[in-house]
Amino acid sequence: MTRPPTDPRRPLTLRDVSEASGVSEMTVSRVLRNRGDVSDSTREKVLGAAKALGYVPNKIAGALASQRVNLVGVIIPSLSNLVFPEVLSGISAELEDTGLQPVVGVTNYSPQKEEAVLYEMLSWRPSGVIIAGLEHTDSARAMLENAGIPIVEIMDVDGSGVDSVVGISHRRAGLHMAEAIVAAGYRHIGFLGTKMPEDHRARKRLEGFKEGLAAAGLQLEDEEFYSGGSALLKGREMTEAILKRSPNLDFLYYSNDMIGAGGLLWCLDNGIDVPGRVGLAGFNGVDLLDGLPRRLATMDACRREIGRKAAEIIAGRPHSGLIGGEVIELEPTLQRGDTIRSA
Amino acid sequence: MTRPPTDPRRPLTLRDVSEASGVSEMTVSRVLRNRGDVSDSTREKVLGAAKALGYVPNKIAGALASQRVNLVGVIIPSLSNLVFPEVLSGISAELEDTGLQPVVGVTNYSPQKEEAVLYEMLSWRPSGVIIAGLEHTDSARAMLENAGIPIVEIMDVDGSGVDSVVGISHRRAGLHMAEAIVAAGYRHIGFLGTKMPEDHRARKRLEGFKEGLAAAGLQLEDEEFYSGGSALLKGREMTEAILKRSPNLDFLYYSNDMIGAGGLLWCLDNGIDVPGRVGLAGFNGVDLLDGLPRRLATMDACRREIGRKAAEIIAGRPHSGLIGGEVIELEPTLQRGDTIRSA
DNA sequence: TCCAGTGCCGTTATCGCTAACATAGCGCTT
DNA sequence: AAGCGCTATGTTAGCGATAACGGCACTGGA
Repeated sequence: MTRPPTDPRRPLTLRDVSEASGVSEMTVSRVLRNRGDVSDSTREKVLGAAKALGYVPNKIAGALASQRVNLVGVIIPSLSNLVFPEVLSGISAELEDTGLQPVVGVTNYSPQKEEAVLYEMLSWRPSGVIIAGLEHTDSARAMLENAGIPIVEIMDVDGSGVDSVVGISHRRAGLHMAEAIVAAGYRHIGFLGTKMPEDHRARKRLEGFKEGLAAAGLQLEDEEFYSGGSALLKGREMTEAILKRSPNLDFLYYSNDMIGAGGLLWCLDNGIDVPGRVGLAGFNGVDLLDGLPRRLATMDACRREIGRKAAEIIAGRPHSGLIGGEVIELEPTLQRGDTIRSA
Repeated sequence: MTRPPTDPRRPLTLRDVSEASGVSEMTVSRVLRNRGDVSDSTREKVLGAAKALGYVPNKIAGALASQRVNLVGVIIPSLSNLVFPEVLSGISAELEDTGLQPVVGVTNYSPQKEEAVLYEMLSWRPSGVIIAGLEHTDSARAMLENAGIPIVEIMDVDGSGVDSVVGISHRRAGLHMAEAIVAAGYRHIGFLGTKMPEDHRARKRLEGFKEGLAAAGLQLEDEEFYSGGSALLKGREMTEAILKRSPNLDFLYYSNDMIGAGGLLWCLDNGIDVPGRVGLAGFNGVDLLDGLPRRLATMDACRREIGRKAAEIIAGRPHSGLIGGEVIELEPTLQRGDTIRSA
């Protein structure tokens, strides 16, 4: 639109708006931030000028001067996992009217990448950081400790956090699933999961699961792992493989719902009686499952809720007078679906 | 770790590192940015001090001073669509070694939200913006035009962009699908889609599709729309509804693969011969489809490729001497799958 | 009448860093 | 020995905004 007469391609600053509206830069700043007393008439003048010029404030300068940044760093392992977009959506919803804004970083389950992403984020001096998991490199942990801002580690409570923690106990989730399965009378149990040493939550679930089996005098009779590719397809392939190899298995526990769904489809395609001949269960409670021919047993991970609580802690910290260190453990609920026979 | 003796909770600055290592702030800055000549001995001293203190540079101050920001704004409608995380992953991959970093904003298909997100992003003075779609509010379009940075509008080429454009023609994608269906001998065609007036790409596909039917003297015989909920489940429900209402339909065109997959599962569950009695097709080419009992016909949207090309334009602009305005149209390919009978 | 209180707006001094220029020391040439 | 071109470092002056304070014109109660 209209541009100051000096240099048509110089980026606009407060000064341009100030000159265009005949008041000081300070007053323009006050109007644009809705802070301090300004008369209605000057407010209108300033807003008019700003709009006419197409002025967009420079938050870099603003942040430097005010030592305040309205960003919250969110560090997660992946966006294609479906779980994390849901957590994000909980965070966004909770942050909506706080003036805070989430900024996402993705680590691909690599601790080194996580460290790099965290460093990058902290260099923008955000108001807080939400980060998935309790396991970090020493260096990353040190950065979190010294950042001087609220930190919330999410998803997992099995371990000790730097500051606040919001999540579920994956160990107990696995344990409870094992108990339910045993109670339903299944005795020959196999596990199917991802080949990801850095997915600590999946590992803890499996550990808890084995513990639950052990308590009933049982143990896993077979396992199958995959990495990469279409999870649904992998679920099919792995299910076929494990049942061929160990035909006497009567229950398959999957580390996530996607491969579980693949397994379910394979069983149905091959005329296997579910849950009579074989029972199935996954983990997460993704709403994809609602459309399947049969509802897979699963355990929801309270994803949106985790996001909300974490954001609430970040947003509330300055007001609440809390120094931090809250640990919020949510309770995942077992959804039996149609793939575990009634006890 | 060790902290300067003055005030233990004052955030660290270049000055702290400079004092700790006995050189000027400027030299520290040079070391930390790998810019300019610094002797190996001082470099080591500085890096050692920085590490010992746990210093994290302040990019806010750096960006203000250098007038350079290594961020690229990416504005997309949703993260739960699965399409967009894939585009993002293409962008991230391409930006990987450029020093540039994507920052994501989500609009939920709301033009007003888009405008707000864009304003917020521009206020951080990013090096470029990648934004989904060609349709924006007047105000948003004006901001894009005046931002003075490379802008890439992605996903769609049916219309005119502000600067560069990378995408496919959804109109032609719909048209080609119609041609393929007609060629395969289907004559009674229904459409199932989302109730989203702001999803311009879905709208354009439908328009192109109708155009393709019209060219063969046909028209849509029935339509069904949904919003919200589990797409797979909605696909089932809508398919049941439309086939009950219009039993003589012999082809169902879905606006996305998820509801198409739901429809496919419903047909199989109900013993409907696919593709004999009814043919099905979706849109997108999500890898979920690989695990279905039958492969749904679809058309891939070149998602990763779009992300890569867009990022390439942003990253390359300063070097390439290009002023902008490239339009890159990619060609979606038809994947016939198992749900269209051979012509 | 006087002065504290309030509404409105301007002035000044940073915020933490980097661009641009200045400077010091060195080896080498002439 | 003076002068040149390097390299390695320091000095100065902002970048564009905001915090903190100051000042002026009114108001209203003592």
